[in-house]
Amino acid sequence: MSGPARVTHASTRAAVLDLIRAAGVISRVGLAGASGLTGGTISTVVRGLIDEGLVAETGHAESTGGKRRVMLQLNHFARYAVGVHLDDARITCVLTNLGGAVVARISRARAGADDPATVVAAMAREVDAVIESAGVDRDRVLGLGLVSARPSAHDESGRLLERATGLPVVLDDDATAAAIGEHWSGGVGATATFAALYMGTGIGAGVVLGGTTYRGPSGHTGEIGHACLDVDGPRCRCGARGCLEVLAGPAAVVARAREDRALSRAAGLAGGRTRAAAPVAADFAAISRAARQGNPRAVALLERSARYVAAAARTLANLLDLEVLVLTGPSFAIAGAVYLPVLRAELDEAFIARDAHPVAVRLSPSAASAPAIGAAAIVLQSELVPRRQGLRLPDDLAADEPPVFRQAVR
Amino acid sequence: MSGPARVTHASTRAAVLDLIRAAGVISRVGLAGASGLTGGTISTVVRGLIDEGLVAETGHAESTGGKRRVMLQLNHFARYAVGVHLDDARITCVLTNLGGAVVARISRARAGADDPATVVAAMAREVDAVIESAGVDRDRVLGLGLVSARPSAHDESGRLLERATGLPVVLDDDATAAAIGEHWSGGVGATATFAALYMGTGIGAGVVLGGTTYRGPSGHTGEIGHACLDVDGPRCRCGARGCLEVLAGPAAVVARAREDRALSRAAGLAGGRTRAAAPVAADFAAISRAARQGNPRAVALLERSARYVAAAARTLANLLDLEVLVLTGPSFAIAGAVYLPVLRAELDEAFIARDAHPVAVRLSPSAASAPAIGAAAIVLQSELVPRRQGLRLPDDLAADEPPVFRQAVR
DNA sequence: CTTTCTTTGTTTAGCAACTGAAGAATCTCC
DNA sequence: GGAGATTCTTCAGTTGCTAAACAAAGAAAG
Repeated sequence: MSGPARVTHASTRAAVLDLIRAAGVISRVGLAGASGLTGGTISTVVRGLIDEGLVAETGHAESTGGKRRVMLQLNHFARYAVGVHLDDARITCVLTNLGGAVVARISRARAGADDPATVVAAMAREVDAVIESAGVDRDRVLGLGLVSARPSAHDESGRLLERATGLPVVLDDDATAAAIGEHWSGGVGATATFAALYMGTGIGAGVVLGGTTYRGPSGHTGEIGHACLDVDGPRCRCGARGCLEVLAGPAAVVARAREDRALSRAAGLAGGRTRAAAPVAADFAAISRAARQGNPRAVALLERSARYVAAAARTLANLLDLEVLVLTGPSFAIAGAVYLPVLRAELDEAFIARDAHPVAVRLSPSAASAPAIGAAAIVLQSELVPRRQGLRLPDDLAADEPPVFRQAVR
Repeated sequence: MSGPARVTHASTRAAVLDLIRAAGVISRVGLAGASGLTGGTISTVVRGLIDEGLVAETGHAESTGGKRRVMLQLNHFARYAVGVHLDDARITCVLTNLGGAVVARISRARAGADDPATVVAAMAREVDAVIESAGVDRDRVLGLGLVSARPSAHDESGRLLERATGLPVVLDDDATAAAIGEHWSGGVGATATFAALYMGTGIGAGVVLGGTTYRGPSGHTGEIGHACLDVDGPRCRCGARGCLEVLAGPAAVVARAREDRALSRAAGLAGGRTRAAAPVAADFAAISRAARQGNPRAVALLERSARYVAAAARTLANLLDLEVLVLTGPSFAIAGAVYLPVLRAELDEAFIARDAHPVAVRLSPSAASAPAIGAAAIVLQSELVPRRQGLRLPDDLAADEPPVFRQAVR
């Protein structure tokens, strides 16, 4: 009945590399068992990886009655990748090694101007600084991942940054990047079905299904910020009513807090006069601080938000049969301690398939820089995992054929 | 920038067959273009399919300046499949040809007893009847798909039915089956990302992402009936509050209608005395009839339900970046006319990625028998599309390896 | 210490599926 | 009735895998 399950993969080399990364340390026999490939194939593939310097042998395991297994692991410092997270308010830049571990990190508030040239110049400076500070040979840097809330809006920045740094640039969504970062750095299993719930100024989710990142036909996946939690709720900028973001996003929490005089004073909020992005983040941090220090109004506000987020998370888990949910992003980095138990309770008690398996809810160990780390991980994936082979779909078919195909993206 | 997108597939033969099915009529050159394979490969694969009798040549296309293309299409009557939908109240059984078109159909109310032996005997009778009534050679029937709301509960029935009919049986979820049915019978594109919203007694969704059915790690995907639409709503049997099913499912609609004396009389409802399943379906039908005849209270009830369903559908579309949403299942077969415009409006006005692409909302042309048709389509897929090749994941790894893998299901 | 058995890892031949290029067949247009 | 265009087939060659034999390294038993 439950024979060996199978998972398609881009290429054997990439699959084996991925297994080694996910396992940390593993033997050839372990790889054969885990991949379903024969020992012979593993032998050849591993030799290639060792020749390329990507993998190294690291001692022996205890004998299980015969010859001892030679253990393998990633040669973590063979290659590097840069990840840049372009937030509303900050530029965060990391350099990671092959294992996705952060080697160097810079985070700086964004200077005033918003035109691509200025932003790109700032980013390029940080990138150079981060590579230099780690003393890494530039030839060993595979590329640069640039992630933001609306990647399509930064197409030009990407091109400019490519020229400015001399590194190949890939663009992606910050929530998706965060999910890939969690996946790559091994917190979740290689074939897990999971989501990274990302809370910055807005709320989004990166989705990985059975080990494969799901981006959707137009790259607009995981818009959990616009999950409906009240059909009669307040109107949202998306046109609908009762969206999670409007009911319980950081901006909503801050707005409510500002209406509360006592809390505003106690937490030292910036008040409603100043501009949008930066103050929201700052005030949300202030509220979280107040909550940590036991201010009951702050706690109540955050717990109210958490209830909504938990309901949306449950909806997501029920729709996708999630195994793992990781909380990440700047806002969870600050207030995760409040949200975590509420989400855990909700999913323990009300996940519909809980008899089949639980949903493990975890706080990302590096929630604040998760998108940047993920951006680097995307580079590692896209450079080390060769293009996914398969069957091409045409952008357009000959006119006499019925138009049955839609364009698949990325 | 946007080069030819690629899609992985189980096997070339299956991929080509799938392309032919999706296209209806297509030439070898068309297949080469659509699949990315070379003409040579297509030539050999097609010859094999023709030899097997699955595909036939059907005349020529107009010349485009050289030799005319020989057009190919499925040999629809080369093979058949049986689909059985085991509902709370009914057994629906269809025989479809290779194209997923219904050749014969029987639907009968379930007799009283619920023990597997009795149910299987009843199903086997219907299966025999449906095959015989169509005068189809039993050797040409590939197998039988048995779908229900909780397939795992019918494991034994499956085995018994296999013995009783002599046909290989596959089990699946009714909502997933409905989605596959829509996909196979060509209503949506071959690589579409879409969901089939299934409303019977409960509400579920079958999900197809980029042409591939998504079932989730434990087969519990698309539980949209337990999407939260009111964090303070009434308690649901799943343990949570404000689930779509409790707020707006057929049972909820019927319960509200029964509280309304005037409506109960006007629609001739069965009343609250009788048992659960059958009366709910009957009363929901009665309410829908009343609505069609202009009863304002009935209309209001259904429109209220539709608002909730629409909000859940929007949530689903926003999470998965859906391109198409198909309404299907017995309840939409009856009341789809009320729900359709409400869902259309919601997704036209509030789908977050509507600037990138719309979400097409459609009513299934065969909503009542969609699960049964889908059940047959699953057989067609699983028999014609050989086992998906790839890398095996172990059920268990050696004890000394870190437990990074989870079992992938189906 | 020697023998036997187990387990790990490598090598080899062979198979299946695909590509690329050459060529045959069929049609249009001049 | 060529010349060129297009479709389809054929075939040699490449790739990536498996199966099976083999070599190497250790454990267990005498």
